Amino acid sequence: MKIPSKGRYAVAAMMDLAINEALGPVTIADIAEKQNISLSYLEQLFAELRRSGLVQGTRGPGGGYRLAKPAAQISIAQIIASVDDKAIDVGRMNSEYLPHALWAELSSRLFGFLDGISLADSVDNQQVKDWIVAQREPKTRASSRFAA
Amino acid sequence: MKIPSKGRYAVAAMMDLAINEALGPVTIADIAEKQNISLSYLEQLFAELRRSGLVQGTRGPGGGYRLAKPAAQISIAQIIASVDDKAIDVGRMNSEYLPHALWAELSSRLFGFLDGISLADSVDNQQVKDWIVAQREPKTRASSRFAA
DNA sequence: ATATAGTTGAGTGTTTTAGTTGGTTTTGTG
DNA sequence: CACAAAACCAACTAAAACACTCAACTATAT
Repeated sequence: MKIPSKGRYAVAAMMDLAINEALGPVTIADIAEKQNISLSYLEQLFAELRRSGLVQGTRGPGGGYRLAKPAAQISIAQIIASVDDKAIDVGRMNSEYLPHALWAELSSRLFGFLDGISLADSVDNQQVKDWIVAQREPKTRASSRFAA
Repeated sequence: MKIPSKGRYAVAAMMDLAINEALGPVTIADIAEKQNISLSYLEQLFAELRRSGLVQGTRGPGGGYRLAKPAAQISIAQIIASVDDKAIDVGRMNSEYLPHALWAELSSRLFGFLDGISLADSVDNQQVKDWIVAQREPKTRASSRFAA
């Protein structure tokens, strides 16, 4: 299902942070390059993630972003809502009109679904484990995160 | 969670048809008024719903739209995809980048969730039953569908 | 000092949304 | 048959949202 790219970028970036949690801060320049989007645009998204208390940035050389709390305590819904404030807003509807009430119910079921998936859940995955194992083998360690 | 209004209008309209299934066709003019949106805009949405084989219109006086198949065989995902073709499109992503692969997985879980909810499910609801019962009581029957 | 990297705000082109206008069929009813 | 109710159809438009860019500033590790 489509969710505006804004949310997609943010979730992917958060996944990146979650995966690299142990390796220290990740720079947005790094993420921007791998996602093929502009640095400045990503910066804006991270500004909102920070205001929402989901990430924490450290400046200067060796700096970057890391999760502000454990990945298990961050839901996908929170991330999307953070960069797209109106994502939650159901819009004022005529409550006299039954389908609108039904929509609101459906909508909250959908929110519950996304809120029930934590960042940890989406990252605790066989694909990730395989990747981590693969990373330990080559002699060229350090500097190279996943993908070129 | 937000889904573009286009999808919201379409789902609400489909719910309307599902609820009034037994009472014969519903006109888009009727729905447009209750949803407070323009007639022509709704027409455009219905044109796509029809092309997708979800509704079937009958012309002339007493005409209107009805569901083209049982409400149990129409999923919310189908309705949204119908009016927003790109809703399914995951967007081309760098598959070398692990978070993108994880996103794709998450995305398909979300689609599965919405595809698992049928129109019948969302309408087979206590609110609807209450309303139907309420409709049978007043002496002013006919002509008045739900809400003013 | 200097380079790194976050932080901020203004600006821009494209796309989508929602609507408008103005028609043409089809069809039931008087 | 005339008429009105409705679906159908096509093109155009204004406004908003989206995705992105540019340019500057601030903090900090070395």
